[in-house]
Amino acid sequence: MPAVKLSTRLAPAAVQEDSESLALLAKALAHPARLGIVRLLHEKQTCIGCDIVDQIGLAQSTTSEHLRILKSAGIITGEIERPRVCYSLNPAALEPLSELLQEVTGAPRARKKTA
Amino acid sequence: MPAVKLSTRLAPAAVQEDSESLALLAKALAHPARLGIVRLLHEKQTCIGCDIVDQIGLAQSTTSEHLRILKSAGIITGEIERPRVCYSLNPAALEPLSELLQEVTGAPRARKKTA
DNA sequence: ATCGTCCATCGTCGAATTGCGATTAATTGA
DNA sequence: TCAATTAATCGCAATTCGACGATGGACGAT
Repeated sequence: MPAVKLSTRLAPAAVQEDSESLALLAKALAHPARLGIVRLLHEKQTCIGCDIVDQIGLAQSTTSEHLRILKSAGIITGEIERPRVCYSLNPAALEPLSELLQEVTGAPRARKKTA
Repeated sequence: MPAVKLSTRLAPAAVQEDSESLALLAKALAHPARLGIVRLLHEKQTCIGCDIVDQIGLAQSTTSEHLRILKSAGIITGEIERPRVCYSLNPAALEPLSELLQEVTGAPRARKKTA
C-alpha cells in the first residue's frame, strides 16, 4: 500500500514519522543561501555549474556545503559533466512540504471528507 | 510600490531579503515537534492549552520553547486566558513560503503571468 | 608534464539549537 | 491562606550549524 495518506486523519505514529521527514525538508530550506540556490535553479531551469558560487556570494567551500545539504535532502541533483557539475532542481522532493502548507494555508478548516 | 512581487523576476536585492525572511519561516518549521504543533493546531482549530505538551511528548519547558519559536515567527498566536494560554494557527504567515513551494513544484517553468 | 579550473572534503572556530530540570509567576480552588 | 495548575524563564549540557581557508582530486589546455 502507498504507505502514507497525506492530508486527512493520519494515525499518530504516521504523523510523527511524517513530521520528521518534513522537518528534514524544511531544515534543508531553512537558510537564505539554500533558498537562493533553489530559486536560482528554478529560474534558470538549465543546470548551472560554478556560477552558483558567484550568485550566492559565499566562499566556494561554503556554497559546496549548501549544495551538499540540498542534494542530500533530494531537493537538487548534481550531474557530473567533467570539469564541472550541473545542478538541477528536483521539484518532486518538495511536494510533501508544499502540500502540507497548501492544506494549512488553503483550508481554514480541514474537512473530514472520508471519516 | 507593493514591496515584493513574488514569483517572477525580482531584483537581486529583493530576492536576497525575501530569501532571508522565507528562511526564517522554514527554520521555524524545521523541527518535528514544531511541525507537530502546527498540524495539531490545524486539526483542532480551536485553540489548545497545555494539551500540546501531552501530544508532543517533550518536557513542558521544551515545548514552551518550541511554541515561543513558532510565535516569534508569526506562525501561531497565543492568547492568554489565565491559568492557561490558547494557541491558534495563523495560516497567513505561512503563505509566502507556501507560494514559493507551489511555484517551484507546480510549474516546471515560471510563466510570467502578470509581468 | 605542468598549469589552471572546478569541485568536494577536512579541520576549525564561534554561534545557535535542542533538551532538560528547577525556579518563578499568575490564578483557581479548597 | 495554602496547595495545585499552567506557562514562561533561567541556567546548563550536548549537539549541530555556518563559515572559512587549505588541501586534494579530476580533468582540459598548453
